[in-house]
Amino acid sequence: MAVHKKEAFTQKEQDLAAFAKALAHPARISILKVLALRNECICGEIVDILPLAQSTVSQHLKELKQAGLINGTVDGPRSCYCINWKAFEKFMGEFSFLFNKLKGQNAKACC
Amino acid sequence: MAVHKKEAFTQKEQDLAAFAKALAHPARISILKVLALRNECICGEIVDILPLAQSTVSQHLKELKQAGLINGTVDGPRSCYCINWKAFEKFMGEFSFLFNKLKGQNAKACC
DNA sequence: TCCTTTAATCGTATATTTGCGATATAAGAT
DNA sequence: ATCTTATATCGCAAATATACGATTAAAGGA
Repeated sequence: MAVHKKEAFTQKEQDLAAFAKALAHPARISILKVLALRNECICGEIVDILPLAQSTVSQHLKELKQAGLINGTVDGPRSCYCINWKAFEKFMGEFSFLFNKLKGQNAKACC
Repeated sequence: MAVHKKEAFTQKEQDLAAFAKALAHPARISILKVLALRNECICGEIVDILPLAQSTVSQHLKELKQAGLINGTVDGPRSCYCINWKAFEKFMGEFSFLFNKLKGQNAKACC
């Protein structure tokens, strides 16, 4: 039974969850770190660095791209990826807003 | 063919990914919002608010607790939950550190 | 003691994620 | 035209996640 009931939540909740999901795998965290460290965009270097098969890395890149966290352009026979800082900041900002604001209201936790 | 290769990444990458995973569902975002809004800890009120069955909510609470994002104490026949702000800040801080720092180094994206 | 309330856990069905090899695609080089 | 390189995509197997009803457990009240 059970199918996912994501639609039953607000759009903002779904968006934040989708952003978190894109970060919810160490391989994707690792990819973002690599992309951020090199100013120039990387393609298959990531495959050499990560302990995963080429097809798997490609899949993770696809997910990050679909989540809007990275941009990718085809450059001849290779692909160039880089972090979409704008989207990244937007989501980090929303998280901070949501929880810092709430935290400000409540001084302490009760348990 | 392996199955999850999470162990192949650094502990920090795994920790950040685990934190993100705990947030990677709208129901859990929603639960955190409810907990944050009420200073007093809530138990089954969450069940009334969320569009999910009691057992499902209980399961999401368990995941949040295992991730360390919330605390829970048994209070007679009911359970009291609240946000673990300390853990929350720790992870948010690490994310900000990682990506703000990296962003500071690189002025622009290339694609 | 028995009943009610509250919440955790079990069992189960289905959906999604993760990972890899194999194959397809696209463009430059020979 | 053919070969090589770099990536994306397909197909599949295994692991996880999501959801729910049923059951269990724990404590207060009748």
